[in-house]
Amino acid sequence: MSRPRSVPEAEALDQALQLFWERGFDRTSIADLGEAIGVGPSSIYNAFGSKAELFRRSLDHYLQTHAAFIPGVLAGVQEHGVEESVRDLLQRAIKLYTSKGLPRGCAILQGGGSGGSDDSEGGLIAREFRQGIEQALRQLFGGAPPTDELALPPKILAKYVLGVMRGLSQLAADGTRRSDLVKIADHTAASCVVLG
Amino acid sequence: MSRPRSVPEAEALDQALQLFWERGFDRTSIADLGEAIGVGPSSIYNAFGSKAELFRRSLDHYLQTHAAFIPGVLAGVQEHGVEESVRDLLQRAIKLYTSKGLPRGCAILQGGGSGGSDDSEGGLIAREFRQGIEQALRQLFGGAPPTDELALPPKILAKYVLGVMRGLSQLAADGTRRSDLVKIADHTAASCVVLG
DNA sequence: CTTTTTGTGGAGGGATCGCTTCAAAATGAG
DNA sequence: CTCATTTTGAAGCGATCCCTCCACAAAAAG
Repeated sequence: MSRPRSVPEAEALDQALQLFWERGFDRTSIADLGEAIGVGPSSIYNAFGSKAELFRRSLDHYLQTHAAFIPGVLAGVQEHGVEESVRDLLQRAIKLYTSKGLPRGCAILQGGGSGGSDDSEGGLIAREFRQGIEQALRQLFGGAPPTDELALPPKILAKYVLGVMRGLSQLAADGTRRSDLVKIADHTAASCVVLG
Repeated sequence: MSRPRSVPEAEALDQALQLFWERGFDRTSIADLGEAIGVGPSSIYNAFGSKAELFRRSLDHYLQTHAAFIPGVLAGVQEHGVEESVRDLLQRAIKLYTSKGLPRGCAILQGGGSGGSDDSEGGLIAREFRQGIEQALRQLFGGAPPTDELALPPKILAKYVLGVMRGLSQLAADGTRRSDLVKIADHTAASCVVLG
């Protein structure tokens, strides 16, 4: 009933995510996004409303594509146990963080702001998604089978593993070899449960 | 033999560090720095040459003041062992990351850029300092007493602990309670050595 | 005093920022 | 076809960015 878009939304989100991922929110301009997507600024604002909203949509797109393995790992905790689930989660994350053709590190953990008390628009949005990951990790440890004895309460373990993921993301961005990251992942996963 | 500076250099670095610490390099402007220090832009450029150089000097100042405990911890590895040294290091870091009157998180680990392949000026400088911390950690594990059996090679453990520090910094910036961070620190320190 | 040297404030240049405006263009409905 | 609706490209708005220039101020040296 009206003029169609020159670029499909999914494709536009792909390009936007790519830029936000490798440069972060602040250092990605509307002009950059427009050039990458192949449209002018007015089209972006007509389709997404604001740069912040496009950032939010891009991170959602990230969760539904590159990070789509998370729900499956959560669902398998009862069956496979905590250590294997954490190891699986971290190894899939590492593979994502070091894939050729994609920016290094995690789009959510690296893409936001940088400051400590970061109350910028991009920083607040990234924090929302970070809390979503923490919530997922809490769910993972909370759903552990009774045979697994956790080394720390689920709330603390969730923060611990989220912190390690943040570290893995930065190490990947700094060029650490994938095999080294995997050793850290295995070590972290093993440290979550008490040896039985 | 010439006109004295209106603000001593140490005091200027204090103010500059404060801003870089809480906002990061990109989101701190020369105008902000000038207002905080109490001088105009020309004085900053006359004294430090560029915004990047002021950032570098500020992080150096950070290492020599707030993070001055690092060399002492390194020197005590032979005496106190790996676990206690790592725990001491992380607990002092946590205290720094959550001190009242100071920005949350680590000035080095949070103050740089955010992107994955961050080739911005601030990102590159922050990376230099990050590698300095990694080097210090490698030195810590490399100097472990022979009675300590490391869970992983020193090179990997250094990256692991650096990653955890990055996580602690972000968790602190996101408002995690100090007592929870300490539990993560104790857990991390204990996981570095094999139970004897 | 004068001279020399260095630091200072104020003004502004050139570039880029997020975002808006607007007329033209592209479709489906009738 | 006409009409209604939505998207698009181009131009530009005010703000902010890093940095520079320049005349003047403040000290030590002679």
